[in-house]
Parts: sequence; C-alpha cells; structure tokens
Amino acid sequence: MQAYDPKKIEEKWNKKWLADKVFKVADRSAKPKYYQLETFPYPSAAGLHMGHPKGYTAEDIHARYMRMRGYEVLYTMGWDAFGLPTENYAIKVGRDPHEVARENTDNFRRQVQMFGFSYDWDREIDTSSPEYYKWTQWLFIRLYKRGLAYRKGAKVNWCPKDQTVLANEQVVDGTCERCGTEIEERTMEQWFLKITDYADRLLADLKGLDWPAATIKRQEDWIGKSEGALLKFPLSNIQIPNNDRSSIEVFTTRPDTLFGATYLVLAPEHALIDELKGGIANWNEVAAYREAASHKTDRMRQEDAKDKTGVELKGVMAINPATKEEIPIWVADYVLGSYGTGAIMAVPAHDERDFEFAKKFGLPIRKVVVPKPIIPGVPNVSAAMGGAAPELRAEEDLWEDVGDLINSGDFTGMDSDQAKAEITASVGGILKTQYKIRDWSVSRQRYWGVPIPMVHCPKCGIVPVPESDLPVVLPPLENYRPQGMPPLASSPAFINVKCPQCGGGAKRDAETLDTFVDSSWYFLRYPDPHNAAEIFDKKKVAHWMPVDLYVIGAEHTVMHLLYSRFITKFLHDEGYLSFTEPFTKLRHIGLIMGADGAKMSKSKGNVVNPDEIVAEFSADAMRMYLMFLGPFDDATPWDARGILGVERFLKRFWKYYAGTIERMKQPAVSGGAGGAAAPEKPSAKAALHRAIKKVGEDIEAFKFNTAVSALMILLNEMEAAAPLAEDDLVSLVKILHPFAPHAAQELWSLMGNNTYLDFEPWPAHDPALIAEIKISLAFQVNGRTRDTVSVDASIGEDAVKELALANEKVNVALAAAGLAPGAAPKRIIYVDKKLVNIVV
RNA sequence: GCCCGGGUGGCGGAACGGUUUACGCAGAGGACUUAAAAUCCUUGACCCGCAAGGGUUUGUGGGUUCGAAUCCCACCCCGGGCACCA
Repeated sequence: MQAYDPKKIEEKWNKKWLADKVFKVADRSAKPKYYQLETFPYPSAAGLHMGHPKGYTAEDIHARYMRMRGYEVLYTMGWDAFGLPTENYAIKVGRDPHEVARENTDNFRRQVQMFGFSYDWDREIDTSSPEYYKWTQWLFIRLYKRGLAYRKGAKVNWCPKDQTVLANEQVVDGTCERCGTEIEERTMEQWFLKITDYADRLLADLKGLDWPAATIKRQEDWIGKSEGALLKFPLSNIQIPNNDRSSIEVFTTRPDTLFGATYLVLAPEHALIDELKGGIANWNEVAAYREAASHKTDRMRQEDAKDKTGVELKGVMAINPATKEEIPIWVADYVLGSYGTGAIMAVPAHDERDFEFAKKFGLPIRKVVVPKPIIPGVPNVSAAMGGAAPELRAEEDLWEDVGDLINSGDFTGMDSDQAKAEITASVGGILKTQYKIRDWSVSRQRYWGVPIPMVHCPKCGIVPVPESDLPVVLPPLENYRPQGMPPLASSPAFINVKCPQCGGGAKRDAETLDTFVDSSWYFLRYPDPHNAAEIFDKKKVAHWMPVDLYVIGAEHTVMHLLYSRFITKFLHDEGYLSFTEPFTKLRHIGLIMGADGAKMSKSKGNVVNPDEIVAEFSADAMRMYLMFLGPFDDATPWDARGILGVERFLKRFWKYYAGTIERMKQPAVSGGAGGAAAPEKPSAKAALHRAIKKVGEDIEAFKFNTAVSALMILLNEMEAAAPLAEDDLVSLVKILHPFAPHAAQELWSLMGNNTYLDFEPWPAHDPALIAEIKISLAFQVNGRTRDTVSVDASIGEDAVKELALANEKVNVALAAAGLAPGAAPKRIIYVDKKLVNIVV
C-alpha cells in the first residue's frame, strides 16, 4: 500500500494542475455557465491572512462541486494591487512601489497556489497593470462625458508637518498617525462621481437578490431614503439685506408634527448665520461656538451625541408657520450641514434628540401626536408608555411613532400620514424625498493609484485625455515622499502636456483614483481579461455575467457593493450590459479569530501564518480544518490543536481507501470471493449514500462544517463495516474531492484512472438505500421522555400508542403523575417517526 | 446611543417547535512498544447513588405550547457595524 505523503502529492498535483491548465475555462461550452467570484485580495507585505484561505477554500469546494455537477465554472484570481499601505511601505524603505507590489503579488500567488485552488490562471488580472487601468481611466472618462464625474470643493485632512493629505484611517484622535501633528481641515477641489443620481435604482433593485438580509438592510440604510417635506419658517423680526429669502428652510420627515415645533436649530456651518450677524445680540458667543465646532469632524460630532451643546441666536426669532407663534433659533452641532437643508425644526415631544436638547436648555415641549387607539374610538393612552402605565404622563415621555394628531388646530384628530401632506400644503411647503447617500469622492492625493486621465488647460478648462492616448501611465518618480502637493505633481515630464483640444501648454491632473474605482468593475474583466481594444467584449460578458455566487467579507457590505452596483447600472445605461445587478447570490465569510478569541493582529501577537500551518500539516488538512471550525459566516477562533482531528481523518481515510484498493488488486485467496469479503458484517453502502446526499446539500447551503462532519461519520461507519465495492469506492473519493482535492486525486489515480476528478460526475444517491429500517421512538409523559425504543420504521400510529401505554417506565411515570391504574389519560400526542406524548 | 449578529459540556460546535450535546479537540482508562511518538479500543454535561435509577441543565426572569435551545416579552453579557440623517 502506498503511504500517505501529503507533501509529495500536494506538490505533484499543484504542479500538474498548473502545467496542464486543467482549470482553463472555455468561453464556448455546451455546459451551462456558472460564474463564481471571490474578492480579489489586496497583496500586502504580510502575505495571506487566515481569512483569505477560509473564503477561498469554500469557493474552491463549491467550484469543484459545480464542475462535477456539469457546469462550466468561471473561477479566477486577481490582485487589487493599488493602495496606500504599499505606497507607505515603499516610502519607508525607499523603494519603487512597483517593485514592492510585484514582490507582494508574487508571494500571494505562491501562497494561493499552495492550497491548490482551481483557478483559471490565464485570466489573472492586476489593477495596477496599465493593461487593466487603461480601462479604469476609460470608464472615468465615460462617466465624465455623461456628466457623472464632476469637481467640487471638499474637506480633506491635512497634516501641516508632512505636507500631505491624510486618509481617515491615517488620522488617529485628530492627529497624523505618522508624526502626531494635529491635523487641519482644508477644502480642495476634488473629483466626485454622481452616485446620487442612481440612489432610487440602487434601492429598488435590491429586491429579489439572493443576499443576506442584513446586507440588504445595510445598503438600504446607507442609501437612506426618507420622504418628508421642505418647510419655510419666516424670520419674524429681521430682514436679511440683499436677500429675498427672509426665512429658514428645513427638511423634516414629520411635517405632521409641525404644531409641536417649538424652536429651530441651524448647523454651525449654515450660511444664514453670517447673513443674520447684524441681528444677533450674542454674536461673540455664537462665533466662538462655530469656531469650536469647526474643529470637530462629523464623526466626532456623532461621538459626542450624549452631551448635546448649542447656543441660542439671541435677538432673532422665527415664526412657526402653523401656529404663527414666535420661536427661538439655536445653533447646535448635532445638526449636520451636509444633510437636508442644514436646518431642522425641533419637535421635542416626538424626537429623542430634540427632546434631550429641549430638556437640557429648558425649551418648551408640546405634544401633538398620540398613539392610535387599539379599539377604534377609545383613546389608547397606555401604548405611549410602552404598555405599562395606566395613563399618559405630562411632558416627560416621548412618542416617536406616528399616530393621531392633538393640539394641531384644524388638523386635530387627523391621522399622521394624512396630516403630513395636508399640513405641508397648508403652509406652502413641498413634499420631498431626501437621501442620505452622498456623491462618491474619488480624488486621492497619492501616488500608488490610477492617474486621473484629465488635462487642465488654461484656455479650454478640463479636457479628458483622448481614448487613443490611454493609458496615462503612472511614471516612476525620483521621490515618492509627499512634498506639499500630490506626488505626481513633482514630475515635470508627467505633468506638462499639450492640451488635447487646443494644443497649447496644459497640465495633467496630478491626482489618482480611489482604489474602490478599480474594484468596482473587476468582475467585468474576468470574462475577457486581455482585451486590448475594449473594456470587455459585450458577448463574453453577456455570456458569463451576472456573477452567480460572490463570497465577501462582512466589512465589504456597504461601499464596494454599492460602487460595483452603480458602475454596473451605468454601463448598462451606456449599452454595454444587458443586466443591472452584478451579483445574484452573495454569501459572507466570518473572521478567523486568534486563539484568544480576539481579532488577529500583530500587536496582540495572536496571528497564525498559513505557510506554517501548511508546512506543519498539509494544505488538504488546513482546507478541511478551516471548513470544520464552525459555521462559514460565523467568526470562529483558531484552535491550533483542533487541526489534529482532520489530519487524523485524512490519514485514516487514506489507509481505508488505499488499503481497500490494494486488497482488490490481490488475487482471490482461498475461502473468500474477491479476497476481501467479510460476510458477517453489513456493508457501509447505506452510510455512503447518506453522506453523498448530505455533503452535496451542505455544499450548496454553505454548511461546510457539517459536510466535513458527515464525511467523518461515514469513515467511522465504514471502518466498522465490510469493505465497499469498487463502484462505491468511486463515489467515496468523489465526495472527498472538493474538500481535499490532492489526496482525492492521488487516490483516484492509484485506482488506475488518468482523468481529473473535477470532470467526473458527482455521484447520485439512492433514496431507497437511505430509507431507515429501524427508527428510535421516544415515549413521553407530560412532555418528559421516559423511555426510548427501537421499532420498525413501518410501524403504524395505533401500534405505537399501544406499545407506549404498555411500557413499564411509562406506567411508572403515569402513576407518579397521579393517573389511577386503568384510567384514560387526557390526551395522547403522536408525532410520526418521532414520539408519543401521554398527557395526564 | 442606535442597528445587526450571538450566548448550548473543559473547548470549537451540532440540533433551529418533538429523544439536547452529532462531529472534532482536550481529559481519563486500556492495548501495542524496552521506551516514546504514531496507531487502535473504552469512557466522556452536572448533582445524588456501589448500581439500577432519579434529579438538574442551552446567559437570566417571565410567557405561549401536550412539548421550547428553537417562538414571544423584558433584562444581562459578548462580538461586529454606524449615519445625532431630522
């Protein structure tokens, strides 16, 4: 018998799979297509972390399974190679980011290949290669030509010492992560993509996707559609010079509560405050508050949520258009300038934030909505108190829901939903739909990214680079360190260019694109990865897309998906795609935590290196263990000893399998037909068929942990049973194959096969074999199990009840429960093939 | 603060209205070995009991049900996410 030597066989098959291009995908095939996508990694200097092989193993299992089920599976790998960490690292070690990135990518490729993932390597892509980013640039120009890329001022984090813009993640407690200097906010002209134009479609098209519900909800929340009204509050005692708008406009989702609006609040950055300066009696106090607020980021303003601050604009008042009462105007940083109109009407009785603010500053609270009656006509007072208190208390409770109006003039008694429209109309307001989503900022003042293919001409303004001149290649630089301007601006050879329109002197855009742009369309490139003439061939993409299965980390549930969906819809509108949603089915991968249960991180010292695990055990063992650890989408801790279990399983499986083949090859010995018979033991054929069914179902449902366990149960049963026949052995190695493809393929070839298991059909299970002959029934008294018996599966209800009533333990329990001998129980509940419950 | 997950043996987990703890790890006992590793067999929630057996147990407290880890309500704890979005 050949010994199990995983090192040798894994190396052998990894080489063969690559050399023979076994997993090369055909664009034209008689088989149905299946497109499986996994997040292409960002190749960091640290190499793969445990999350990569976990997600990739799951997808590889699924891909191999789908191939065996007869699909032509598009399954690929690529590199999201542009990005900040590589640039930072290159600067630190004084090298060219191109070189650093190449080394990292080579290392990632080596690691990924060690696991034997069945990619079509001829379709490998790299976002940092000019062949790829030419089309990222092309896409950007397309967006620009359609008016979906535009420039506007936006705030950036600026480090005055390093003379550079910092990403949010480089800002630690308001200081630069590199030098600790306090950051400043600067406003710069930057490129934006108009994703807001697609807000409604991005929301509506979520319906019908096979995505986790929580992910759909996060997309919805991010888009943040709210229907409300724009209402104007006239200023009562001041006219703004040179401004005919002598009113403050607010956006509210609750115009039905207008009668309860007892003050207004402006965001500190609201432009109207400057215009009102002459009328504000406490200007110095207001100015100081605004100054303080300007040093806070939106994020910091959120974190201070509990302790609301604000200043009244003394001397100016507004008029509630419904009640005609004068109400005060405040400035407070819990109102954001970037949402709605930057001003709100405060209704403290019906909004928690307004409620807290009003209590803190002693502002009036007026209740204008009460919960709808549960019984029509009878006021529901207790629901407002969470169902607890018998009557409605005065000011100190809050009702944020809709209901029926009170204290609202002519609208009293009206339903909230009806009142929304009617009150809005009565004060001359307009109904409006507001979105939370903002346009996508794509300018980055960094080097290691896609150069923005635009030219700034003093005569013609902004001119896109002609398509024939693409790509605009990222040039090597003398110095990658930032020096007060984007790194590319330091290269005269790059920056100075002739205007494509007038031929005069002009300058290139010195900034690069957000790397999310690179990854927002990569899945469209795999179907046609080397096309030099087009972003992709429409027919090829029409064949493969949309993606049938996408596995991503939960951290990508908002932005990457939203951007990819946006770009897909855009290219659809441009006539390049026939569909509008890129990812039909989505599944998430849970983190692998450190052995201590915390997230793996260098600083905690709990990082496990996949290279070491493969070296110590094997790729197959690691694959199986990653799947066995727990539910795929749960975060599970890595237990270094647990892998011994699957390692033992693989060794035992090998021993069983190779041993059985060996015995089959030997000539029949006297006494037993075929030489391997042990006639007194039943065969494990039924167990095998159960496993075939279970493993297939579990792969489809992404329940890899129980699939592995099903294989283990099968092996336990096989070892105790008579050896399997040859055709059953074939099925057996096939169901192992997706999980441990190296071992399975080697066993397959040991049987004398020279085909690849991936293209062998997945075995069918025989339902007749799986049917249970004997079943275990529970006898319960008052819901407590008193005995279990083994009976024929075909037994009928009456026979079972009779058995139960005759059962000695049952009778003891019945007597203990107070049932007189011979008396009939209250009820007998029978659940087919499960139990009998006798209720006394 | 809000939103989304989740609390089951010593540990990872299984079951997701019907016999709790499948499978694996760790532990205990044994076989083989000069010995160790490897391998194999037995055992395996907790409490009482020599045993047979009985009782308790799925974060806590209630509820629905013949029956609840599973459904409902409240609370506690852990993980992740966040937008004070009017």
